[in-house]
Amino acid sequence: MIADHAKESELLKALAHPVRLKMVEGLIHNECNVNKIVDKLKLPQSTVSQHLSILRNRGIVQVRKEGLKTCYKVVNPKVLELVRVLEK
Amino acid sequence: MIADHAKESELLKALAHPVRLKMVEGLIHNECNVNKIVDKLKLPQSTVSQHLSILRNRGIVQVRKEGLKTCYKVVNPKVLELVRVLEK
DNA sequence: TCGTATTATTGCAATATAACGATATATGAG
DNA sequence: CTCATATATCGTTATATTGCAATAATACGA
Repeated sequence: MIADHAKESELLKALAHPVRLKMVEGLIHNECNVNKIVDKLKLPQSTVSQHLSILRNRGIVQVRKEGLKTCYKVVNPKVLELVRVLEK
Repeated sequence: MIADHAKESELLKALAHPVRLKMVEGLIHNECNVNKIVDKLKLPQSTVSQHLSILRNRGIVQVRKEGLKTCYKVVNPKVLELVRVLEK
């Protein structure tokens, strides 16, 4: 039984947006900096950055600075599993 | 790769609410009518009914009428898996 | 230091979701 | 048919999320 449904639903809520889900799916397979994501998704930089901040705050993605670039990738093992289930 | 992120995120959005997640978790193990759920969750009947309607519309739960009672249970196999992952 | 590239944050406006009382609908008993 | 029970839907208010331009912060190179 899930103890804290609030916590679990926070995780799901972070994933329950088409843009963020697409981001997460991409960041599972390829680490990526913000501008690349902006180009790929064709969304304003501020919008992309905000979605990334939500994923960061939920512990879904991890950040690595490389000079000016900020590289994101998915680290949360539960998220890896959830996306794998969704992809089926 | 997920083709239709909209569809997948709709499913996640339906689950990404603490009350609905709790409902779904319960309805995986025990089929249950509306009033029982109302008693268990201590929420107004209209609130429970609305959450159930969201779960119904997303194909997450199935309905079975038994006299006056309406019994719900989880049928979506993807949901079963998602919740299993979440519970770990 | 100045300029530039990269990313984060802020500040609304628009839209969506949630909660719940009131009301409607449906079903079975008598 | 009428009544009671069980559930669904409606109407409204409150709250949360989204999108994005504008702006700020950060880090590197010349």
